[in-house]
Amino acid sequence: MSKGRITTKSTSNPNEEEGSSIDLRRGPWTLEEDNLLIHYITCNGEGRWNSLAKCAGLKRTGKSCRLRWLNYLKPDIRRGNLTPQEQLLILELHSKWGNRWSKIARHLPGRTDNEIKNYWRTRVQKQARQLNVDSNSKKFLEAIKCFWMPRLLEKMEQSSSLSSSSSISSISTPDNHNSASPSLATNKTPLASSSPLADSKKCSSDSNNSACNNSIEGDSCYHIFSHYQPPEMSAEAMESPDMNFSECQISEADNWFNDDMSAGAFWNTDELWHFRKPEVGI
DNA sequence: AAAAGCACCAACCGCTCTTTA
DNA sequence: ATAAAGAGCGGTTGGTGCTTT
Repeated sequence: MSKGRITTKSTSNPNEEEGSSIDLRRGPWTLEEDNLLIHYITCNGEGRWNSLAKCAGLKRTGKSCRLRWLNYLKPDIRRGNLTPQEQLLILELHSKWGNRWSKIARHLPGRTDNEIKNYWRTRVQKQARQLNVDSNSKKFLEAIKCFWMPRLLEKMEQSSSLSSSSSISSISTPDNHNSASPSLATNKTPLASSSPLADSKKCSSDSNNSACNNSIEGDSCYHIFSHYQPPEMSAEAMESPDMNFSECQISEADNWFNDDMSAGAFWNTDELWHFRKPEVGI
């Protein structure tokens, strides 16, 4: 997505990483900058972001380079809608760990903390708002467990039985629940294989290794749901005066879920890497 | 057809923790 | 032991494009 926030920043604050008075670029990255970064990391590896930025000839902070690499350019990044498995996992892990996005992201190979955070804020919190409950409340947690998780599982089962004839098989079917698992994250998906770095990633062994490491963890994580039982409303929940959902809320939750599902917004994966439109560079 | 509103998500910020010299 | 630099994290912002009015 092309953004318009293109500015330069003159850093004189000693706390700024660069600490120099050179003009630093901010805002959306240009194709040229991406290529510079990719090329540099491909040849020299990642790390030492501040000096990397300088050596690569980028007028960016090290932080900005790191973020761009980790959230967008890294070869094993997966893009597109989250699969039901991934959504389920996010809901589950968030209920365990709260807003520990990077921790959660480690269990979703190819997904970034930023992406998960955005998902939570735009999709999940929105639904909490619509239900008029706090997204961190027990009540909302119950809603997730009692309504949405079972439906996600249902959806997973459905697509599993359809997977043989499904055209979205490679990414989003549970059968292929490697979709979120790492075997997938190794650049074999259409998504990744057409990522900007796909062709030049060969010598980026570090990131590949990390993908492999993730995969083990990720895979095991997916097994969490193989024995998942939709929970009954807990006794505590039933007793709590503000824990019971009104029929209206329940039907709203249902409608929301069904709408989103039918619209495909919730789990269809657009398999095509949408290449960035040409950026307006400086 | 135009304006307003909304959703999405890339990128930034400030802070903390870890590593290095 | 300590200060500085590097790395990572979570929260927030704001531009773009789509949808609704």
